[in-house]
Amino acid sequence: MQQSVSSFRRKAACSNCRLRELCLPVGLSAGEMQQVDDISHLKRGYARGDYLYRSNDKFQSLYAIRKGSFKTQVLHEDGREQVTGFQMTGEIIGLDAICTDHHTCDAVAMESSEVCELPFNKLETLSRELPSLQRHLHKIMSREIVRDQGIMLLLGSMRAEERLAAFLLNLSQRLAARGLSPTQFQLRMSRQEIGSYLGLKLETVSRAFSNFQDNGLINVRARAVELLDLPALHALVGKQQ
Amino acid sequence: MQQSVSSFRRKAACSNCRLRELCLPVGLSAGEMQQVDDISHLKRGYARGDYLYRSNDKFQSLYAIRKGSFKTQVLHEDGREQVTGFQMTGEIIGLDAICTDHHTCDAVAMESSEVCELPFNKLETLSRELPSLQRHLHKIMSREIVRDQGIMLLLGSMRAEERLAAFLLNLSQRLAARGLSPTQFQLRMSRQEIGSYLGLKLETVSRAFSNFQDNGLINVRARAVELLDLPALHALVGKQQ
DNA sequence: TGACTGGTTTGATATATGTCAAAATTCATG
DNA sequence: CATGAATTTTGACATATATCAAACCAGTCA
Repeated sequence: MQQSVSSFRRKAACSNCRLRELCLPVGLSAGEMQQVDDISHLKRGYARGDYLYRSNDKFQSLYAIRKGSFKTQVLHEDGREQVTGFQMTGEIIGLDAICTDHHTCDAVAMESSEVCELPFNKLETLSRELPSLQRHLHKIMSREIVRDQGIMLLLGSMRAEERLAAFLLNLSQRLAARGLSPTQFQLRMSRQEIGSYLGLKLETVSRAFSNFQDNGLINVRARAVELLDLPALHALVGKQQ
Repeated sequence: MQQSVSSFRRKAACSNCRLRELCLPVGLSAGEMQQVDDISHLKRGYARGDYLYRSNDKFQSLYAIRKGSFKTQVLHEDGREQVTGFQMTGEIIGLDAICTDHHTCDAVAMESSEVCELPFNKLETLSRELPSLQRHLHKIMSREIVRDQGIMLLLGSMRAEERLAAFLLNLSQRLAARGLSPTQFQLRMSRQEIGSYLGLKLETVSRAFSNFQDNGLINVRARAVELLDLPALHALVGKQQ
């Protein structure tokens, strides 16, 4: 019952997607915020394994994640596939597709999720009238670029344990930003998915977890993680091998 | 005479940066194009090794490369450093900085170069009036995101020779787009810089070059490269190891 | 021209991570 | 609670790439 059963989906004109609390907390007045809400649609009922969009789908909208989390993955012709990101509540997904009008990756729900659909044409029109919205949109795109470059650094010059430490700290930070515990959480993704994201094999990820555990940096049992020694993890990431 | 001598720089109000031929060939009327030209400034006299901007510099502008080429590199606190991209004539540089108002990487000239400076505030203002400019700006940013994700795939799941093949084919393609020979060119970067970009050591890059040469895929002598067997190079990139 | 300098190539060896396989654990289901 | 499937952990071994070191080469400057 991964994704077959609950594939129904409700799409409703939505007078309040509560975007303010989610993704656009920047410099918009209440009235302006309302205008953004007015062009957005709530979409619910995504179950684990459901696709938000697929590679090559026509690009229509960005999505603000209201609940749950997704992964994005690119598939190479030859079957090679790689997770390019994990997106959680409060984050924007779909930016890749603007340049070609078609999506360049799959977005898959990792748990029961809801999104706000933001039709991009309307967003562009609106952002011509609202400079602060325009600016915010630019910042979101730029942030994605910077994020990707951080991952390039990670993939290009860090060793396995440094990568995992960076990954865990990044998760921790994003949880903290949402007011959740930054040191104790449940992973939504498998070792295989983590490995794909970090450019490692799942066994290597598992070993790195075990090493951290043995050295008292974390507690880990399957997908339950507790970060015990944040300074040590930070040191790992910042340290030349 | 790497970068000490010719550090003077001329900055002129520029009535025709010829952006049309370079970076903005999309859907703008002559009059609209003129408006973009009016806000841009030509900056010349960058010699090999000169910085266009440095990490943490205040963000002011994007730059359209009119002549020459640059590399961008991020520096980790600990001295670890990685090349995140090579930009050539006709490409836009500086997108990383929008989200924080400060640059997140260094941009260094790889040869004698000129750029058009595009003050970002003015670009934003203008793009509120010109929908096709707005759209184009969005596409440029999105393209950068897609490009980065391609590199993530490369770094995360390709072997050394596949990476180098992908790199050479990418160069080839970009040269072709400018009407230059896609099979015979002069590299502007060292083995070390290529390695940094591809997540490899310079010796590994050198060996991969030699292997390609031995197998008749390319001719290479120092920085002069000739691609002999494009199909074989493509097959390398698309093939599962 | 010759000698310097930095970049490149090549070789020998070390090591981190991948691969393959089996055991252990967790999770879902009846 | 018991069963089975999927995931995770652990082990032994293989391999691609890194590391260290030396020779080679190309471009620059006297």
